[in-house]
Amino acid sequence: MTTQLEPDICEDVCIHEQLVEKVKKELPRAEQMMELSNLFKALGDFTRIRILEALLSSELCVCDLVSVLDMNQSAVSHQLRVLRSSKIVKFRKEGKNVYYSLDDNHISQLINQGLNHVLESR
Amino acid sequence: MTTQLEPDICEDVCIHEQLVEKVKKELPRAEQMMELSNLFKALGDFTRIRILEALLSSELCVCDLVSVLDMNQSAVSHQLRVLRSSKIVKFRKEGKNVYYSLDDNHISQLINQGLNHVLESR
DNA sequence: AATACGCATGAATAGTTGTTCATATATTAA
DNA sequence: TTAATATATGAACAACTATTCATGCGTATT
Repeated sequence: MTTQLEPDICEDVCIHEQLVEKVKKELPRAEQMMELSNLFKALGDFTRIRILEALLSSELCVCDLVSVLDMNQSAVSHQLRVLRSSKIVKFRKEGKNVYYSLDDNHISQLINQGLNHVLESR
Repeated sequence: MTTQLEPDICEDVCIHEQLVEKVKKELPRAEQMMELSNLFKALGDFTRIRILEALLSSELCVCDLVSVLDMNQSAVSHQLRVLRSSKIVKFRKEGKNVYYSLDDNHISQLINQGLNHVLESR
């Protein structure tokens, strides 16, 4: 019964309908985009970036990080928690100390590439 | 006058003093780390990631994005503003429409690498 | 000139986030 | 056991952010 000769029935909409459909199909799954935005969100903080840049040099215990960042220990621990829960850093316990390091080198690549962008775009 | 035989005078501190000094020296300048965290912060939002993933497929005008994201136009414009001010997207005007696209391919590399991380780390 | 349309923007608001303070936990030393 | 040290964590608060609503601005159409 319904005639579907032309893809757009209404000519006057601004939307590029078929392009929009194509783009929609090429989008990653919402869940993956959510994870991606959460990853970037975890990287998107000055304190956490400093922690990660420090860990790029070396595995460090919490009090080392406190000293490098010149911040109070509680603040550092809270940010380490964020990084842990996003699986950006890993840690090992040794006596009273906890040593943190980058979880894998995907992360260091991301950070380095981001830094390159920042350095080159000036 | 001052004798500096041992690097750490106090043995009992938890801090690895010389390592901390080395790490401090290797840190990028604070301003650059600030820019880097701001870049990641701009990428760290679900709506903005969806915008960017869409623009990865094609240049799009605002109303296309509104349709792809199924959000109201004002919200999309506000987020585009964030992306513009971080130089993540660029735009061109054509009549009543404004077409947005990714600013350069550093950005698309960053996004793709982030997405790969998300996909592989499961 | 008047209207319609696409987009931008300011204000308001609810939700989120980072830091601090106080305190808890766990490990080691005395 | 007691004390000291390294780290983690909950609560509180200020600062920030994303969305909505209302409206403004510029361009095209009539």
